[in-house]
Amino acid sequence: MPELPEVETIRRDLSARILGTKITKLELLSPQSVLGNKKEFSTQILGSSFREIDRIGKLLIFVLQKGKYLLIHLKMTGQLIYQTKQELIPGGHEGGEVKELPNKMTRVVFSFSDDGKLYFNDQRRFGYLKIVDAKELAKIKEKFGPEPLQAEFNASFLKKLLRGRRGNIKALLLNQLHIAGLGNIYADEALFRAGIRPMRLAGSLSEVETKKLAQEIKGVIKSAISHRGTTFSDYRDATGKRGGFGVKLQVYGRSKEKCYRCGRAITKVKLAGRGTHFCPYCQK
DNA sequence: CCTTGTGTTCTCCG
DNA sequence: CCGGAGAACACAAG
Repeated sequence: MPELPEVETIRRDLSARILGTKITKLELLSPQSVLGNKKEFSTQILGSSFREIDRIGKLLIFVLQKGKYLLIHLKMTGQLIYQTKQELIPGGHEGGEVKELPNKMTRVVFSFSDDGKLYFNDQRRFGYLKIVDAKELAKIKEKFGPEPLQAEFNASFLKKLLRGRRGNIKALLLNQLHIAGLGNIYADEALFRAGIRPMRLAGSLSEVETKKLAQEIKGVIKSAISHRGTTFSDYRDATGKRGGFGVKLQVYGRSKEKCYRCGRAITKVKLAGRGTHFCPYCQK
């Protein structure tokens, strides 16, 4: 599940590799992964290059020429893997962790003028690629709240956000309108770190809890980025490697296992329609 | 049936 | 009865 740290890792990896390099070939192996007119999509991409790669929440924004933007959302199983000309040679990469591409999950392939290739893989085809203009992009950006690592995301912002809310805190943390980039893994991890049960009503958090939660959201996201994200199942970085934050997870995916803090069993329930993990002893 | 991210729709409440 | 909030549902595919 690529959330903010995973998408940011890919953004940084790709930014160091493909900016300014001409796209010479585009293969739509699964046309349904491209939203809108496929022919127009190809026309906009071919012969162009990416000037910059931005991100808002979990959405990647590749800046093309002429006020056009390529949006890529990985949803649950999407991957963006780049291979240089050298790595494309069978056996030409060291370590062996880079798999042979394309594979049966490959939906779109970008070829560059330096013979590098970018593969969009997506087992479940929930992810998408879409070209928008500046106006459409501005409208999309309106649908995102501040990101955890932006300065405006602090205790006083969270306090205002939680005031008077009757819904549970977990659902609020997942709502991209309010906070951009948190998904199921980091919402559960941040709540564990803050010692707050996911089903607590958002408006019931004390000032101290709110401050702690704001800090822990920032902390877990920052740490996850520094470990290049979490690979729970499908996530890979732009070089095909797994993220290193999995070993740091305290509750996500640890149902019935012992809490590292108190030794009691981690509980899993369904909340806000999502699998939700917490320690009934450490989280109040 | 499950998994999650997101967009839409429905209902509730003040 | 309006509007916002929040819950519920739909959908993607294996």
